[in-house]
Amino acid sequence: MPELPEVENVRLTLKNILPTGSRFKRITLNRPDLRFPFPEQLAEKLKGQRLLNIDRRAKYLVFETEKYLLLSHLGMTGSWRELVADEVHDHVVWEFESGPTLVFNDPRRFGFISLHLKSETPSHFVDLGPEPLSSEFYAEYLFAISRKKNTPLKSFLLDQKIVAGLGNIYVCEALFLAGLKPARRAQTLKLVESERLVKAIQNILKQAIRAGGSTIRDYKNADGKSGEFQERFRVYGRDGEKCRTCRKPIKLVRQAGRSTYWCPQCQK
DNA sequence: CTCCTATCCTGCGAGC
DNA sequence: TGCTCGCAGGATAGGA
Repeated sequence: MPELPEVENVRLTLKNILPTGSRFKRITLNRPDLRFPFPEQLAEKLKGQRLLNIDRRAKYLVFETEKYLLLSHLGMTGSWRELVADEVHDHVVWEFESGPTLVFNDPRRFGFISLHLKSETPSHFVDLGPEPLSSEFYAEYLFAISRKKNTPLKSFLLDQKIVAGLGNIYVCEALFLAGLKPARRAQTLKLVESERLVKAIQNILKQAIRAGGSTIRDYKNADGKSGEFQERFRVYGRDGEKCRTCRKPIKLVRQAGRSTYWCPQCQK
């Protein structure tokens, strides 16, 4: 479900809901696992810990307590919300000594939770590429790393080791904005195109964050609100419809098992 | 190495 | 209407 802009909105809304310093009182796990088994003794370890901050790296939410970093990946359909009433697929419930109760709901269970001591780098972060909105992500970096990659630009940008946080929607949208064909081999990228691509990625992500993310079907942030960026899609989900720039039809192709939407007229 | 395919799981819309 | 099929915002282990 969620790519960087959606996870960022979940983070921001969770921070609004939960007072800083909230202390975990009771952790309830309604099944033994999600994508992976829950960490050993998760409930016992979290109990009594203060929640100091909620951060984000790539598509991971990072809950920082006094002792731990708890990573929450939302997979395709994971969501956090304030508990009002029980719902199907509520798998994790967090009660605090004061304040609201949080619930993690995930129908497909592709999401997961992992727990790490703060002194250690979470294994999930070791191979991640730079944050696309940071100073670590720039044209020369992308250009250099693309030199030996024969893979299509679409797969190249979906690879979290290249740049972290992009998913199917924002890769399609960024390639359109950059005027680059998704099937182009990464190693054919020119430096000026790499510059355009970096700017397009950053532009799209910033716009999407500001719009509250994109809701295709069921994404909601922790306030229960849907995103609005889907109304501004140029290509994603628009196959057969007219390109908003050139009026020619948007095409749908399948690349590495994923749908790619693009405009053959505008993207070269 | 490098790249692609299949797989995990549930829900929903298209098409018959 | 009801059924089956294919596909969905992700990540990754395996195979070619």
